[in-house]
Amino acid sequence: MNFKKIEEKWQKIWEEKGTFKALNNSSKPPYYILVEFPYPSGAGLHVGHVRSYTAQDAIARMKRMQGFNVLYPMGWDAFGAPAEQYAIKNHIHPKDAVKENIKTFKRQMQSLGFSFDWSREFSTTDPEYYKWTQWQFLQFYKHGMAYKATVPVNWCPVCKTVLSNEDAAGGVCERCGAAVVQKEKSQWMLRMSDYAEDLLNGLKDTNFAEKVKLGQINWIGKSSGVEVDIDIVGGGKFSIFTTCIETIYGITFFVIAPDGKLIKELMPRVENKEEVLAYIEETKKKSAMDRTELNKGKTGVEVKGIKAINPVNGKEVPIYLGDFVLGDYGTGAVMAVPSHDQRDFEYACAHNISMIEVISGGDTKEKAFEKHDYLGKNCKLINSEEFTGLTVEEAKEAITKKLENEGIARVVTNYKMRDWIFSRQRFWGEPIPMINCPKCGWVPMDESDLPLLLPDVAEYEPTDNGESPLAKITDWVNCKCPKCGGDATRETDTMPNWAGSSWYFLRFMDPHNKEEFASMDAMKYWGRVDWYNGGMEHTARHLLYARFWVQFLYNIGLVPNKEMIWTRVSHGMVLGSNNEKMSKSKGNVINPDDIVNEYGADTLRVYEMFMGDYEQDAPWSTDSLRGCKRFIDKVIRLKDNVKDETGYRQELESLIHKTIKKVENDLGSMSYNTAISALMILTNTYSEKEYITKDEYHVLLQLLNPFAPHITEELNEELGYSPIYDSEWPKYDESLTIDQEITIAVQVNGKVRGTITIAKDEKEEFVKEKAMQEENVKRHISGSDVVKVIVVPNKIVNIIIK
RNA sequence: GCCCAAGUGGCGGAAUAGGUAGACGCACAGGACUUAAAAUCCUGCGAGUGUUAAAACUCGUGCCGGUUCAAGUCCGGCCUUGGGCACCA
Repeated sequence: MNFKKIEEKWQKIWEEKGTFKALNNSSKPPYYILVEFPYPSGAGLHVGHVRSYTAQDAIARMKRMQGFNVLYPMGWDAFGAPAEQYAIKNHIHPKDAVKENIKTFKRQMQSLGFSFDWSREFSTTDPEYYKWTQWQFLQFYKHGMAYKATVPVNWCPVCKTVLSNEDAAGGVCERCGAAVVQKEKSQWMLRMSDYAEDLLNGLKDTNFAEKVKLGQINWIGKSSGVEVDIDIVGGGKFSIFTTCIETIYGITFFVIAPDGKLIKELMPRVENKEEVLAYIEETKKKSAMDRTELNKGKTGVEVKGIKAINPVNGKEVPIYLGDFVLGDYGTGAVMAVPSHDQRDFEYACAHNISMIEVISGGDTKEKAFEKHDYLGKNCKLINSEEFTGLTVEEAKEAITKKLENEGIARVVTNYKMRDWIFSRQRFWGEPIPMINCPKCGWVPMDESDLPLLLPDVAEYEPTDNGESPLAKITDWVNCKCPKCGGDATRETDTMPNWAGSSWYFLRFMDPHNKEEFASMDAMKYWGRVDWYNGGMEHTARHLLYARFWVQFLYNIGLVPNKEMIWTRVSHGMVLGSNNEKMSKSKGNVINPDDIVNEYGADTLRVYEMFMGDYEQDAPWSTDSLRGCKRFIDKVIRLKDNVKDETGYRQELESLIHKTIKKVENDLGSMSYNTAISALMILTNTYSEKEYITKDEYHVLLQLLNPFAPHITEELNEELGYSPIYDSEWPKYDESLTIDQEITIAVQVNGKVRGTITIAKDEKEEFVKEKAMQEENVKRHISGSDVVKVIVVPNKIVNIIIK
């Protein structure tokens, strides 16, 4: 039988028998393995998908054999811009395009033999699913966590939509690459910043990879400092936020944000109104991109006629506007200490402002002597009145205390993370279930009226004024207010793509529930996602959104744990054979279908697990793929050498037990490549033997099964064993994995001069003696004095001579 | 600029409680089988010195130092590449 038929045969058996169905009422211990559900693009499955799905599949298959009730689900994250863009171009309803794409993806996944529990499949675009996404939005709203605000938003003039800060990273639209501009717009927001501290603390209750945790920490961006009230000469005051209170005597000016409230308040007293207003206008025009580009120079103007007072010494100091100060971070105003802050330094140079050095030990001629230069170096304060002579650490505390006692300062914490802008002016997303009533204001839809279905439209383009295409469907927009019954209109914005993926892992626990998004019992049974795999590109944002979503649900008593994801790992990309990212334009795309047809699913699976370090990127190599095909063929050929004999022969026992241990441990540590290498070694050893026993062959098939499930089942069946998926994972005997006789190196002055074979835990004296007797060693030490002999038991001998 | 990861043969990569660097695979070369090819099997494969052949020796894990009997692995200082963040006070 050829591999194609074998693969189809077993895929059919698994499907008919429901082999991979996870039960919600099993007595076995639960184990939840998750891989990011894909966006079903028109391009079909990527070989990169195959890599991570196979890795998780291998773990799932091993865990099942080890007696776990494994949940390994798959679904579709099908809302999103690409489907909409496609619809605009081709006038095909996104739901039709998505349907087609899902069909293709599913066929491809099934052809690879992934052990997904297809009975739990759903798409985020299913009304039965997004009903609950909408329902959860209403919970956010009802608990004061969703609000409407007019905010300057990132606007993509090409896509005609608002982008989140995350989507507009770097000042360019993530999708089309156009420069993002600032625009005022009324948006739905989620109070994610309220959860900053909880999201930080929650990391303790996870087992995320260290780099993943770091990504979360950086994104949240916590910084502690002091907020100080500053008096304005002639009345009024404002506050500044600083993390370097120790430099307060070095203030030579203040800078306030041109887009902040403060300058508006000060306006009547400004002497150079025109200049100031012009600068404010200029700033507004600048997109985030421009601001970044202007990084080189520090623009700004002095706010003339107004001076502020340094609270520690009463000095009068000028105030400037500068767009490097952001209106929505901290207090929108900073104290500027050019001698000890590089940005302030550059600004001072550009505007001819004086400097005062207040920390000793640095040189401030060329650049500022900054925090990271002086911290931890025992530097002392200078020019700081009674604090002169204190160390930085002492001064930090003393100055803070003094200002606190005066009632003009408090210790505060700031976070870079902002609230989540939750509106999109797009068609292909979950409609936001809110109604705008002229009398009652914003009124949430009645929960019993959910889902609020996405209507059919003829045109998918956003309107020129940036409203969603939904705004054009008056039938849909016009409705009655649930509160007063009067005429009202629906919200026409939809939710961002991140919404549906923020809780899908909960739905997999109980996908057919019609009463709740998932029952508490089901969620308690599964507990949490034990092992979550996805791309590094999602480890910061998607994970943060999902954790926020879960923490909120936990706080209102709807999920059993504050963190529902235990381990999060990420994988490297599969690059083209030219070491570049696969792309149509580069012509280096590998279609998994072609590989499955020509070499078989098992070969592709084994190759992708063998190609390199799972967490690193790896280039595609069809030659190496052929090598894996050769390995599988070798395993098949071994069958001809199987003798009707049971048990392991003594000379193979140790290697077999070592291999079981290695494969098991490597699967646990994502070292798939070395697991396969161990299986190759076992196979090579077998093929050198005149024959192998049935059990020897059987154990190899079991160990290889997580990687190559089809061919191993087939060979196993031919051997007369019951299916591997029903079998128990082989157990290893630790004592048999330890060699009783070992070969160790003998060094002379640190250079290897020979090896000796000794019994394990051999007496040191004996080892020493044997080492000295080794021919080449003898030659090297003859005529010299042996100064010292270092014997590291079971490892090495080093003879030091003079 | 800051943060993170990584730099090992022709290639993908093994090896970190410091202990024989290059497992396994690919590519390549030679040989066997074959009318031939494919497939398969055997041998070699870091660079160099050396030898009829061996043996043996020297150098070698991005660079420069250090710690140690011993460093791919630890420490200090750089360089390069990839990724993330980017005027966050």
